[in-house]
Amino acid sequence: MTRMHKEHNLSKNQQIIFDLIHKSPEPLKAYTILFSVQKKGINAPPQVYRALDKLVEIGKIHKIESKNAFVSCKNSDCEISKATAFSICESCEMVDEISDVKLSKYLSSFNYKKGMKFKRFNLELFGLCKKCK
Amino acid sequence: MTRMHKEHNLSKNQQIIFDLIHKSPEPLKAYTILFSVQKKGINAPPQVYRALDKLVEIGKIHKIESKNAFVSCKNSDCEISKATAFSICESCEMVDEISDVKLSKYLSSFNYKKGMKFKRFNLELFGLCKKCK
DNA sequence: TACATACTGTTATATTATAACAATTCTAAC
DNA sequence: GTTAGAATTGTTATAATATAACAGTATGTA
Ligand SMILES: [Zn+2]
Ligand SMILES: [Zn+2]
Ligand SMILES: [Zn+2]
Ligand SMILES: [Zn+2]
Repeated sequence: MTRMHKEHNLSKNQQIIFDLIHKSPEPLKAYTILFSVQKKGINAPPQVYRALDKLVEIGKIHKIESKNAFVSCKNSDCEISKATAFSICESCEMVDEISDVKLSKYLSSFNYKKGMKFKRFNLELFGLCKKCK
Repeated sequence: MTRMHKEHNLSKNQQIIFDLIHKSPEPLKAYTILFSVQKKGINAPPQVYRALDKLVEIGKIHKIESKNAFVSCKNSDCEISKATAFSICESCEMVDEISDVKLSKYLSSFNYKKGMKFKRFNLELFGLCKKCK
């Protein structure tokens, strides 16, 4: 039987770091994570970065490129990790993952003239949130 | 002694660094720039980063966030870089600024439900270019 | 068992970016 | 032309972000 999706069982370090990111109300930076998990035996940057790389790869988290910070995926894990969009408040730094099917479809089907075939995109929208307006 | 270059109202360091980026076929990283301009008397990172910050601010260059690299603006009307989109080849690293009015209008008018009012966006589309396909 | 793959722990280093402060140059108002 | 504020420059030091390299350990599968 072929399974549609492999269920990713997270390793110990991956689970520790995912849990931390998942319960954080704001994007977390790698070294903030490192300092937070030292009590759990994760002592060095490579341990954090390896877990982060893997979690990004399987779509459990996303990297906010403009902030070098990580958020957990708020959509149905991993499937749309190749099509990410975020709203970012320039005042309070709040980040929210946008799940807008029309937007996602529009960008996924975007065809660029010069022969590019797109496999993935990342969109970051900046402005002021409700509170900060 | 040192006079402002009239052409774009850029200062000496800004002009040197803009020229370098502008004639580069590929995005340039800050320290690549630093090494390239040392013969012109720019010796330290802050000199490079200050020029880069200013050039980004006035829209002469853009930062490719996923690469920590800089390209010159290819849109003549991008005076304030509030709406940027790039196609990026995952194989050869080629980066191309997309100027698609429909896309730009679509994203600029994108209204997110949760009360965000967007002032600016950055879109990075990844795939394989014509050569690399 | 034996082998492959993924994950871990560790030290060191590379890369990217900013803080802080003094000096100079540009601009515009007087 | 003098003057004062803003912008730019030069400089040293350091902070923040990320990876290389290598050795060891678990885990799944044949
Ligand atoms: Zn997601
Ligand atoms: Zn806000
Ligand atoms: Zn542009
Ligand atoms: Zn290519």
